[in-house]
Amino acid sequence: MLQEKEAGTRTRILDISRDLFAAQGYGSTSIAMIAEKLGTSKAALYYHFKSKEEILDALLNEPFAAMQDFRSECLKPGATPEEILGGLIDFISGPASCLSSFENDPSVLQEWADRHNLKQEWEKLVSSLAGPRPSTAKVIRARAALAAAKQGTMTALEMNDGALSKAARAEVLAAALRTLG
Amino acid sequence: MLQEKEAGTRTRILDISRDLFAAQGYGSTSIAMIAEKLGTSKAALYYHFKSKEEILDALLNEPFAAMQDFRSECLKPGATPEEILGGLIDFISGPASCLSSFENDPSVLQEWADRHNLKQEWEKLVSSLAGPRPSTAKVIRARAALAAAKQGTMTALEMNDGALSKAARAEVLAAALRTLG
DNA sequence: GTCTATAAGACGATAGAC
DNA sequence: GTCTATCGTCTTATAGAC
Repeated sequence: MLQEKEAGTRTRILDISRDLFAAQGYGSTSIAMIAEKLGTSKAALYYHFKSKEEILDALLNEPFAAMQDFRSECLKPGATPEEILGGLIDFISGPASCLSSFENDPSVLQEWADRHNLKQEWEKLVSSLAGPRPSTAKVIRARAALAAAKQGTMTALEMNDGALSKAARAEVLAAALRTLG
Repeated sequence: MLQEKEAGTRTRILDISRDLFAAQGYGSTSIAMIAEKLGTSKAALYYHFKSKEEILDALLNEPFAAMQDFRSECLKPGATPEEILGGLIDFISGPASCLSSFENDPSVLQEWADRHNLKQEWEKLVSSLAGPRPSTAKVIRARAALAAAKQGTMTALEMNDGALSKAARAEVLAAALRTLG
């Protein structure tokens, strides 16, 4: 019973933090703001998380692990562009929506992404799309296709209350494949 | 003579700030860091700019004005996707490279972009690409094409020491046009 | 688990001497 | 134009009562 309530509070803190971090950025969101939305004091928050950074870790560790799994799939020999770009679309619309919105935040990059080589993981996707010893043109196409898939997916999610319809998924995938050429 | 030196110092502050803001974000860059790279005290910096925000303004006002001009061109009736996407590529590789790297920084969005309706300016580009009363699919394609053009341009710039070759420009434009369908 | 109170330090910005 | 010294505020985080 106590454990359940503890888990509930912890989850609420994570939900509130995810929203605030996404809206104003990690660095610009203070513990005081989170505590206020939570309806408690700052000290109460520190009972559940021992630092602000630990909240960020809890928010990003799971999506990041999912990204590593997904990336492993992409590196399998014989993976097609359809599989890679389609996998990315499902990944962004699924476990990693918050990772996508955080990875451009410089304060997150500084405190978290550098430690976890997020940029490097992303580069592996580029390589698997551009092929071995890629020309400049191929790298441009690969990066543009990944950006199209990501932005297309986020647009589709926004326009449909956070859900990705089958038709929208097909539309995004087709657009990204055209980008790749 | 004094004016020249003043202008030189001012320009140096802007150059240093642009680099630091791009590397670590606006909110995570302190006046102390800028002053250290400048080789002077914080107080000396405040002789040239009366606030940290004024530095950001000086950095972004010119690119932002260029964006408004560019957007006006796009809204001319009869503007083709080639013109719009090609214009965006030239805009990003030209006056607005730092605007592109700043516009995802939440601390910049909070202190600057909201005041200047940066998101709204961007939306106008989406509209001019997606056409009047656009379907969901058209909006997805338009946003994906803009993202492809932007990411493709930044990739091309990175791979060529900040310059955009004619071949790379053509490659990016062709990719973005394919995205649009 | 939650509270009040506070430590300890970074930050933006200013005062006043030179 | 640049300096040292400092102000006031905000921040993360902790101590100790309940």
